[in-house]
Amino acid sequence: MLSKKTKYGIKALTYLARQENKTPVAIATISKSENISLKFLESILLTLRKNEILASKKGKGGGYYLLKEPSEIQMTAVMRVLEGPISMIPCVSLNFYEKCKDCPDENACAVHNLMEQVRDNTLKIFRNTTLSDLCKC
Amino acid sequence: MLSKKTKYGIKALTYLARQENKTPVAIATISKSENISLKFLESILLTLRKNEILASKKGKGGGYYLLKEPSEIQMTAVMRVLEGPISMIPCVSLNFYEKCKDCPDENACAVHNLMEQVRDNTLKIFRNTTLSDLCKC
DNA sequence: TAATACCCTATTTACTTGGTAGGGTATGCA
DNA sequence: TGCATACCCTACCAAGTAAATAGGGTATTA
Repeated sequence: MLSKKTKYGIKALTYLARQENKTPVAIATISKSENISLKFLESILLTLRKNEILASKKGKGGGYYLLKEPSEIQMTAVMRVLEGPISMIPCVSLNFYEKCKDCPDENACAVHNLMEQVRDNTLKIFRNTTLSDLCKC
Repeated sequence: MLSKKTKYGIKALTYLARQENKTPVAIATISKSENISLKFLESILLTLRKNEILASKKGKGGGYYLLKEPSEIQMTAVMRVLEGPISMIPCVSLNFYEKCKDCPDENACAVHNLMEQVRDNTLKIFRNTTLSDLCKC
């Protein structure tokens, strides 16, 4: 299940991507427009900044803005920063791999092979979708 | 993230599907073979029985067995019974739909449209995969 | 210098997961 | 009939996570 954190994060990113100019937008502005708890959104944007998807400007007239062009921000990056693994199970994860304790042979595991298929397909979608695609809705 | 419940359930189902004849298999047998906590597995198999994927026989020589042919058991059914929604977000779920509180217009929501794509692809995989496919690993 | 707005840590509440415990009940076989 | 087997059912618990809240600190700019 997608966390609210990721959901709010994506919404905030599309909000920023839709801005004409690249002047910073205050957290409170996004919070009101997208119906997101101010403090919760604050921590999400902070995470995105630490992971170099967003940048910020302090003080009066400050706020957050995109570090790259919307067309250069892939959903794989956003998902991994906010949600963590894209795979449904750690034993098929590319970036968050972990071996199953109960499973002696991954290649003989039905769950492993099924979830590998799901991962491949989901990955393909996230790779082929950028922030600019999401703004077209 | 896939729950252990679903993972164990699929493993148990493939174990049953691999049986030559359709004689009942005791929970303890599957538990040992697949390294699954006995009592936890018991509750999982019970769920599968209540949802008419498995049937059981009580008493000596009893156990669980498949109600249908492996090739007739789609992964969509298994996933919905054990994991719940296949979608990553309730607002795109076919069987567990729920409206987002913060979202005034679903069709204008970037998250909604992205997750709809993911759902379609995952659904396609689960629909085209039966228990007999999983046994081929 | 004062207002703005980001920055950071800590805490709370509610919920879910995974597992445990213990006994009840139906079945088959000697 | 009686006993062992093995499913059936309810309740409980520890640990972790999600989502939100609180409160203050710091940099910037007008």
